[in-house]
Amino acid sequence: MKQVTIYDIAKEAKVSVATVSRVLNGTAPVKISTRAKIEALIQKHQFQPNAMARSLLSKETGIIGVILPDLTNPFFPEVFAGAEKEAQESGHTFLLCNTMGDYAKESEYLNIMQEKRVDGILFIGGRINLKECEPDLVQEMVEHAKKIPMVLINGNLRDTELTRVATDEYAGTMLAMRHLIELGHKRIGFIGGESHMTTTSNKLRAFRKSLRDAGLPVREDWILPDSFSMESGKQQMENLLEKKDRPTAVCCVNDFTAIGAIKTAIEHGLKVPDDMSIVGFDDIPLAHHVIPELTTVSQQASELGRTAMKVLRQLINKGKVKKLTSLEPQLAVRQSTAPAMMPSYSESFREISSG
Amino acid sequence: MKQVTIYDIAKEAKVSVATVSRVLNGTAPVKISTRAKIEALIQKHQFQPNAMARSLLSKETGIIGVILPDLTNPFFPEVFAGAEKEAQESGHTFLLCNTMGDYAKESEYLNIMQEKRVDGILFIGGRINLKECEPDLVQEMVEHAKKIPMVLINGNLRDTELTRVATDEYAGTMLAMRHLIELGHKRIGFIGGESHMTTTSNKLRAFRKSLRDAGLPVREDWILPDSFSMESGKQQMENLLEKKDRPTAVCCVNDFTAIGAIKTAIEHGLKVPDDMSIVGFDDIPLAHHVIPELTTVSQQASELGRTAMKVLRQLINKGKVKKLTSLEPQLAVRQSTAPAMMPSYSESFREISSG
DNA sequence: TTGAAAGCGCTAACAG
DNA sequence: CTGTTAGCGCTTTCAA
Repeated sequence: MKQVTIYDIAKEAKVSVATVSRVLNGTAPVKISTRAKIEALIQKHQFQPNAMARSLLSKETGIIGVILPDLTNPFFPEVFAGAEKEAQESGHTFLLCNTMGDYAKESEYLNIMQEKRVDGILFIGGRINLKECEPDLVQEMVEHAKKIPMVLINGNLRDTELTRVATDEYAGTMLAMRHLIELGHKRIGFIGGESHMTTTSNKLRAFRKSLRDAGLPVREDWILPDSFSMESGKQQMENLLEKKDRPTAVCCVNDFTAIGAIKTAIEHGLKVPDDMSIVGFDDIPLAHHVIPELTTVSQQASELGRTAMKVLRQLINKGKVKKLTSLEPQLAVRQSTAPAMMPSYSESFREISSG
Repeated sequence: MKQVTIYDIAKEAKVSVATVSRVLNGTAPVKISTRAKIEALIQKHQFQPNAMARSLLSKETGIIGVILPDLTNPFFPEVFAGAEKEAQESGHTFLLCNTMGDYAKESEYLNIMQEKRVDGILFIGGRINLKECEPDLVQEMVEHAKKIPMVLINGNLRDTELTRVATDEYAGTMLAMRHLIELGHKRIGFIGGESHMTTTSNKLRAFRKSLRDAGLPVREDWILPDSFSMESGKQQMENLLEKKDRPTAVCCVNDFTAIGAIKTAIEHGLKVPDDMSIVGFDDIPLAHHVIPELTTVSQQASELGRTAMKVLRQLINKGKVKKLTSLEPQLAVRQSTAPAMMPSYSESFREISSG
């Protein structure tokens, strides 16, 4: 397993290491015959220059660190793939770290990336989604960002100037709500999302605003935050269905909760979308595969990753970048939403099902 | 962005770099007072030793390279997560490369990993799943494996001694087939999988064998390989349903094709599993979420990744390892399979639906 | 067109 | 307990 070095090549070619280096990098003219000899040797030994040694001089590793919470959540691989596509151009490669939502692990990985001198960091999920993030966790990020270019994806840290790329969740939820309202729904609930996360409050803000704009009442007892899992969507739909008086449509914090909500609604004998319209957020691949297919707000995850990588590269190249690059989400209307039932219908429906 | 070095710390502490190095690594006793002084400085400057420089000496990077075809296929993130969990122990971190099934890109990444001197490589998908792999692609792998410990996951390269960790696909398919046969199915088809890939032929071998073992005929016109996508499952189920004489159950090459097959069967008015039993392979998360939930063979992807990482670590530590570590898959019986209809029933069914 | 030598940041003898 | 020094593999002046 002994690796061959530039010295081995130089010795065998009877030249100095400088000359070998020159043919390796094309950094200065080399006599054609000695070049040939050296290239032959490189080929013969399958010689690959040691990137560590190079980086020690150049101060560049060609590595981008990615910190994300959970690769088995299909949203993240899409973001990652987008970033990777964009990185092809600049020849960057990725050090990928899953934190499983553990802040201590985030810190650990941040340190590792600092030690490995990655060229830049893409940070998504975890602490940057908190409404109130511990001051020392914030401070730590600021310190690292001073040494390594960093961009936050779909998150923020208060009182901080870190560069961000984010989907406009407020606008996205407005899209979803306007769709529901245009379908004639006047009784709309909200399901899922942890209250201490910004994504939840952003979406709830839009939820309330759109209701007010349409002159509809905001029924606080139909707002049921919880978490982001399918289980949570099931549970909260369960709670909603227990109420005598219930909505004809729900807006969910993400696709997982929306799918959970659909399942539970169907189990209780409701027809989706006829008896209950449900809209999600994210547009994960699963949204297409569920029956009925989910109407949802597309984050364009791949585009998000791509843009983040583009911005990070500008940062690395010391170009000037906007503090916030905002991406407009799009509504994908599919099968889980339909016009609200006529009042008389829904009246009799409620009587039957709650009787 | 100027990074501080061990020299900066040493100078400010008025000691030599060796002393700083000692407190960094606890490699020799240091007077308590000078240690304190140095630690304070390290804290103050948020100093992190440069891993490049360290690796240059130690010949270890703490990085494992992972080459896989497509992270947006949910099977791979699970394998990766398993490997990552196992790697926690040894403090390894991952360089992740998506090849999108492009062999040239595989070569490129192999070279990058060689240059970066990763401690080991995990290779999954792509060329190692080919029944006939180009000799130079094989040769290239062998050359790299001579310099860097490498383990192949769920694949193989002919006439090669590379270390492998793999699910026993043959055994898994036997499990699935025995399940169908025990349910009384006598007319069974096979859908999906590219013929030039080993996974397809392994599964087909088991498919044929189990039929012969049970004294059932192998109907070649019900064997419909194609690719691994949901689209492919739809298409081939379509083809199957056009036949006058069709099976009561199908064994699919993977979960995606199985789900596609289910969708098409349902669209054609069949009841799954009553009119048609369908079994998949892999047990991706989606298998739980589809209605009816998919009966499938679980590869235990996470365990696969974990085991591969364990084996790779042994290889790195120059321990002796088995050439092939085989994992036994398990059958997960869910809702997409049911007893075969009684002959009379199925007879009348065929007449009705083909009339 | 080529070689000698300094140095990137760190560790590890080897002397004190 | 601590400092000096020689590399690790490579690039890059500076001379020749």
